[in-house]
Amino acid sequence: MIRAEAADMPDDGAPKTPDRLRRRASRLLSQVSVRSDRLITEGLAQADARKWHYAALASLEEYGPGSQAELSRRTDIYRSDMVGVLNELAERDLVERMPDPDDRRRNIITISTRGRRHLRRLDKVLDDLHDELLAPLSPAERDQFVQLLTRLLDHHVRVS
Amino acid sequence: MIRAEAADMPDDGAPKTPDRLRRRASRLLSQVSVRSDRLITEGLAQADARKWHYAALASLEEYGPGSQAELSRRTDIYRSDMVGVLNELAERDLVERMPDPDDRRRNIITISTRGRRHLRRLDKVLDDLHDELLAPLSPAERDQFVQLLTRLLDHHVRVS
DNA sequence: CCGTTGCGTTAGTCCGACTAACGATGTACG
DNA sequence: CGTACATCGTTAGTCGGACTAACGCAACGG
Repeated sequence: MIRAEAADMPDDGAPKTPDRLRRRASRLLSQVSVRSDRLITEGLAQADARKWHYAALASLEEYGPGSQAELSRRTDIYRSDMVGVLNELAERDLVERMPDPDDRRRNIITISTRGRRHLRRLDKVLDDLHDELLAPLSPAERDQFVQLLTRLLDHHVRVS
Repeated sequence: MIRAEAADMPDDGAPKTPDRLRRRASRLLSQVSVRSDRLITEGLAQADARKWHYAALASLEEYGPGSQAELSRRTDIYRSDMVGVLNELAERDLVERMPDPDDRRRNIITISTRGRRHLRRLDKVLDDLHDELLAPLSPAERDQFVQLLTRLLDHHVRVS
């Protein structure tokens, strides 16, 4: 059987697959990402939070206290921005900043009890938001989606 | 069988799933998207092009000539930015801008022969870049990935 | 005819990612 | 020891992309 070419298109070397714009993974990725970001940002705003807050708090709870620079590495927030994020968190008494006695260049950041409580709230909020984000996918598909993204990310982190 | 909890974690209400930061679809999405964007942007730069150029040209070839506003809608480039993009394309003679006789508010944008040639080049460049972007995935997985993204996008476009 | 809408264009805002440089401190090594 | 270099937290500032506001003009609908 002969491979079908779009019949209504003059064969001037035009693409074999129509809709290339819509199918380009890079474009899909960026468009979905923008929407995802808006959803999350707006959702978190209603809880007086920002995504960086969640990242910092979650990192503190999961991997324990750390210096600002270390937190920065864990969360991929630039250390110059981390200052502001931690200011916001400290203002709300969600974290504690104290000088490291063993290295006076460092601050040790610790999550507070309020911080843990807040984090728990944010986790719920995010669960709901992700439910909305991934609404059209079945549980299995969601897993697959996360898996594919993870593999892509790992690959590109290694390569960089 | 009893549901396993992470054994090394005191049960202070901590999340049942560790690594939540890394597994959050929204975070994965944004991180992969950033990397994808960098890859594409840098790759296209080597061909003296930007992603908007590709979007505009591809839209012109696939759906035919159109006004700037229409192009804007097709490609999701803001009409205020479209001006600049079309300037860049017109400078390079990839596109022709002419007044619409039927509606003097409009410009009709047409892709030129050079434009088609350029587009073909960009398509090749992008094919290679996507190969790099999706390197860790098998062909079937790439399709699935695109499919999942498409469904997500469609859903959120409808809802908005 | 007039109010509304859509057009192309300019200018400018906003925000997030990222860089540069700082003083203070720590580390390695001759 | 001393001295070169690296790392820390912080401030300031750049850059680019997404988005808004407003404009003069033209078309449309009642």
